[in-house]
Amino acid sequence: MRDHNEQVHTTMNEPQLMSQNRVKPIKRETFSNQIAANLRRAIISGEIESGSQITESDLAARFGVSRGPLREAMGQIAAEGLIETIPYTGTRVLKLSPEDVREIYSLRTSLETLAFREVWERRDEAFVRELEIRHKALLETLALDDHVASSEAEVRFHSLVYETCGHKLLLESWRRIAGRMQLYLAEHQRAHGRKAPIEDAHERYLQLAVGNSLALMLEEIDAHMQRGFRQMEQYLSFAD
Amino acid sequence: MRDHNEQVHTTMNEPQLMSQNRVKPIKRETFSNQIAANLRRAIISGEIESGSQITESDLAARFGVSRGPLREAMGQIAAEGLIETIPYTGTRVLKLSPEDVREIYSLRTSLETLAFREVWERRDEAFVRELEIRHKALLETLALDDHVASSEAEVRFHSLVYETCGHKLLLESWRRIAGRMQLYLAEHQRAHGRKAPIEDAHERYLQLAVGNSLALMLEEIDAHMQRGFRQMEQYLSFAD
DNA sequence: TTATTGTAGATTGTCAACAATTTACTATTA
DNA sequence: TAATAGTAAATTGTTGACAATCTACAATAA
Repeated sequence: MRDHNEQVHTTMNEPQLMSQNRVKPIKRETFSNQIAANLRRAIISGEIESGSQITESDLAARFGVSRGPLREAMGQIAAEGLIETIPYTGTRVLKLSPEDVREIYSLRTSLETLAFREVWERRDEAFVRELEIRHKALLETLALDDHVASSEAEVRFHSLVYETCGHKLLLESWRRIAGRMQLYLAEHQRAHGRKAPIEDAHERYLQLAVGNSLALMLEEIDAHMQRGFRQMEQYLSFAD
Repeated sequence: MRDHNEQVHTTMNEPQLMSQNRVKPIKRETFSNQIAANLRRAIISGEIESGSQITESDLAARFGVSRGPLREAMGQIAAEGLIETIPYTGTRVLKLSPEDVREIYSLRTSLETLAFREVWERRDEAFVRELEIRHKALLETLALDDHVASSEAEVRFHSLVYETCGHKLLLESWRRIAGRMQLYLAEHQRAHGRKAPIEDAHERYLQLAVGNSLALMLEEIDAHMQRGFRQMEQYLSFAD
């Protein structure tokens, strides 16, 4: 848990390396950030169960860290909505209700609509290529049985338009709900042993996203979200 | 700064009071939350200037509190976007660029459109009354010269639809940008000695919000936002 | 037996000290 | 003089202890 920050070594006898790869600034990663990443993963993977009560002391012991940075990490995760903290009382892991899921889909529709409006004229080859890479990655995770990886791949696929559109606030808004969406996707798969998403759904999304008609793409966003939501409804009624 | 929580006293010889007013649960307010509120206000009021570098030790001394809860408060304010923290380096107060303001308006348009779609069939007398109360409060602050109060009143006026629509995630998204919007409004007024908003703009907004045509209201949201943004552009060109 | 009260234990929030890192300033070198 | 190196000071991040608060359990009263 106590990693040492790796320094980037540049050797003087490799001038080609120097000219081809930009030397990126080193960003110091706080310990509490690392704990937050572990905690996020533990929640999404189901290791820490939705709806369960968690305590700082217990988690600090489990992760082998002191309470201070663990508490900061929890603050971050709470800001992302994956846990809910009531002062002086305790903290509970988010348990998504059907209504929560409906909200995720409806808000996503609005945000993704805006994102595509913003990005439409600025799509370029890099965007297309990256979207295809992420789509391929998504399909590949479906061959595995890793709920965390495939839910993450789906979030990454949908994230590209936000990352590309140059609207910081919108990207931030997306990031705020992406964790919840990933939690839902991972849980859904665990609960139903079903591989999500439907494969051809994202194929069509991809084709329209790189296509020539914004209107068609916006219709597809609507349809894509409604399909996602209807699928969830189906599984809920089947589970009951 | 160290307030004591006030207890609600119920006297036994006032049964009428008991039956008419619900005894509300007491919510414990953490110290760090209180600090966050003060810090938020100091930023929005301009007491702590946009773009300025702030340090935990300095603020802790200024507020007369210890660094721990001050640090937590700063974490909260950072999550709201009013300050930006770079690990191990420092924290800067948000300085809104014209592009930031454009983003606020475009995202608000999407969110407020969704909010009115969600709320339209569930508007009732209480909604109408409350919107009128908040509109009136907004007009009253215009008579004063208090940038913080009037910017706050404008945010409150626009908040009602989010609070009413029953979409938690949407309310949360709104709250994430509301602080930035208030900061912009307050700064704008300070910089230009102009009373914002234009008075009849909110009159029209109110009429349509309580009216019968969702389509007209959605057009007004678009128009309202475009007017706001155009006004900002005007002031920017005038200031240069 | 059920309801109420009191208290111990568990947990959360704050505090102050220490560790880690960065920034600013000074001295040295070219 | 400008650039570089070294170091002190300032600041951020973490730690462990203490204070404040809540919850669970035991004892008492009805």
